Amino acid sequence: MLRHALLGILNYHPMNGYEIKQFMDQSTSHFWYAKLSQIYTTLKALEQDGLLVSEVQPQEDRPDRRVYTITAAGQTALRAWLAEPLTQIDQTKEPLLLKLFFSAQLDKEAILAQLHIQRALYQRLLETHRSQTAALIKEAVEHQPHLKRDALLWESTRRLGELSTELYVRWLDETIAQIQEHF
Amino acid sequence: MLRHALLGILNYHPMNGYEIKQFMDQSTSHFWYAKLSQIYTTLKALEQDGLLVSEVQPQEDRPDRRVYTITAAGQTALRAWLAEPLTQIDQTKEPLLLKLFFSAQLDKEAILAQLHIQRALYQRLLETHRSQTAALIKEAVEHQPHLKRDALLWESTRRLGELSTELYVRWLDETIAQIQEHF
DNA sequence: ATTATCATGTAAAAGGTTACATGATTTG
DNA sequence: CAAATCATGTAACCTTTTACATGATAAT
Repeated sequence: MLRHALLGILNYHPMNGYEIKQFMDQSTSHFWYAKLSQIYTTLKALEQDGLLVSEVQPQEDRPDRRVYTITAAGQTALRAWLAEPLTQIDQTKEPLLLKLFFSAQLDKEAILAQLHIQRALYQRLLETHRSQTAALIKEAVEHQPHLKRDALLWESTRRLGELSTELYVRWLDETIAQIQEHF
Repeated sequence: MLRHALLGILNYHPMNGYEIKQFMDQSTSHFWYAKLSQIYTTLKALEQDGLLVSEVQPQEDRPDRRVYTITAAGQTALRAWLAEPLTQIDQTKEPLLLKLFFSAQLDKEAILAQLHIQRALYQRLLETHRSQTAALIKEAVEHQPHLKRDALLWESTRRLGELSTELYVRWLDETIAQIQEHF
């Protein structure tokens, strides 16, 4: 699936691997992230399949940049993937829930400690969604008004991130209270 | 991570691969699922590592069952994993959000069709969480009262499943309305 | 008659992570 | 002076999925 993410990103404009990583960290990371090493190898594979072409831009005093551009075949592949209906629910994997499910083995204090750590992390993430991510979308559309339709969809993904992080914090509070009382 | 899930499950009582699959489908599938083929290969690997032992139970007219039992080393490994603090947020991957993010390429009707399919799927899942999953937990604790502490944690994972599925449906409605008006 | 259930496995491929390797420039 | 940023890549490994292989019994 990273293949499709890369095609989608490069369909905005040509970029190098490092820039793609930054773009993803700032925009898609709460529903799709990737390591640099995977980005580089996947870009290479997409070029071999003819969905991208690359060009090396020499630089002085730093490594040359390899800039990738989407091809016509790449755009066709992107549109085909977008049009494909999703007839199943995403089967997500959540390590915290898996651990909690089996945690009757642990004592009360150990479980509560785990949950408090998570609460702090999610609280911080919530603030990122509300300020940083929201600001980035606003900024993008101000500089590039033709991205208005895109921005509407970006905002809806950001909104789900905010709402579900908020829910997570509430659920953690509820769960902490439950365990404190009844465990 | 499936390794830990298998240790956690077999810590309740010995089972064969097929039963483990059924157990997971009914309980952990909304935060951790696995295919049978992966379950079989992972069980084998855990046995080679000395965390499980297996015994073949011959059956007439159907394939013999290979029943796995957790070892002392397996229980130690399970507890070590449970005690390990989770200092990071789960980086989940959600294909629907990835697709939606890049969907400005599609026309309005195509996007709305995608979202309506998802709404139907999540609505059905919501009912499963509320009736089936809730009933299974109640039943388990009625038959085995010593699982009361476990059941409290199982219920909290079920509850997050219910709450977040509910939220997803609300968000889909909100997003459908937004796109209908402004796209 | 066909589909679902019970039951176990292997092999190949795809997807993703971790570790290694290099090195200049800028910021704190 | 240390850490972050810019910049690209390879190799080994681990995890997961898909496809193949088999076959009886029970339910619709």
